[in-house]
Amino acid sequence: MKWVLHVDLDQFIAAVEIARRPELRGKPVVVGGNGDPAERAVVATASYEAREFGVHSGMPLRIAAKRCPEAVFLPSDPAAYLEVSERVMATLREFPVVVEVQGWDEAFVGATADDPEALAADLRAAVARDTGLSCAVGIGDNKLRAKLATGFGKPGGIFRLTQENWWEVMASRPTDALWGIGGKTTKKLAELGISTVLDLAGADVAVLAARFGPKAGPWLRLLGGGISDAEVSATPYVARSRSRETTFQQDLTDPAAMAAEVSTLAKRVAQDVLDEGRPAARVAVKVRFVPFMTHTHSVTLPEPTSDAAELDRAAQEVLGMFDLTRAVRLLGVRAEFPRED
DNA sequence: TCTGGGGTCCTAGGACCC
DNA sequence: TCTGGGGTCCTAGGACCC
Repeated sequence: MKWVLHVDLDQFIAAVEIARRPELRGKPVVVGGNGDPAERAVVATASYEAREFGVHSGMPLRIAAKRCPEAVFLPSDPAAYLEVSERVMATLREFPVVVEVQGWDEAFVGATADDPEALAADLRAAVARDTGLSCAVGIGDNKLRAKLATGFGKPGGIFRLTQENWWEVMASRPTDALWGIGGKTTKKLAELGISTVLDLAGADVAVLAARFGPKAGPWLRLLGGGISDAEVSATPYVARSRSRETTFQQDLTDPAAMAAEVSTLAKRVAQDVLDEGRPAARVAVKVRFVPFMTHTHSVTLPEPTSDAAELDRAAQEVLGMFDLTRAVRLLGVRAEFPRED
């Protein structure tokens, strides 16, 4: 029988840091920014001990420090996390399965198995053996259910969610328990009288389409039923865009300084584009004004290019479309590749 | 002294063409 | 002078995820 398993490493970033500094084990650890809780940055991952204090991913470091002053604050070290992640994925690929990497700390595994719990236990054991890391494994009859199942298995457990127990497990949960529904959509659904997964599964598809659009509406209803036909695919990832952005520790007010920052970002993006090995067709600039208003402008290039000077020139042109008399806290540059389809 | 960085996909309106 | 639809491209923004 065919199964989808979803492997998700427990407190991944914190776990990598603890693995190389064992004295941190059992302590509240918060990773994010450059490790200085006074700076403008957010929590990338908090260890389970830190979560006890109400610290969670996405929270400003300053707030985390207030909630848990005794926490150890560490700088983010993406290269280290990528290296460990690749070892985990290599371990998964040693099994006769299809592995679809879903980020540093998770992957879908497509497999044929008589006993998926036994396979899940084998995956967990292999990851622990090769990397010392713990993970949870969700088992499903599709990707959506496998992904949701992992949440019930955390930390370190195995959980199965299929058509069989979908209603028993999910029916009365709020709609934002579903993968793909966040706070905004939950609120809009509530305005339509839809608050639970069961409500959503039984909702009028015409009403959903009118409110959310011709694609998103029908998709939401399927989500409520736990239905998904996405295949697990090992096809190498092809980027649609590459971007770089910076939040300034001090707001920028001088347009010349903004232009210089955009130039720096554009050069970094140009290097990323060069590394991709195919030219970009479009350049966008993102500006976050004080206090927190974000706007984007963009242009289609006369023709696709990987040339740094050309991408910088385009970025400067786009920056000129903004009213730069207001203070700026973030600048970003994004290059988009031509659509293949 | 609130609110990172790097992505994806969808929607909607206007331009433009036939 | 007024008035159609349909299709595609461009652009800005929304929402979500890791």
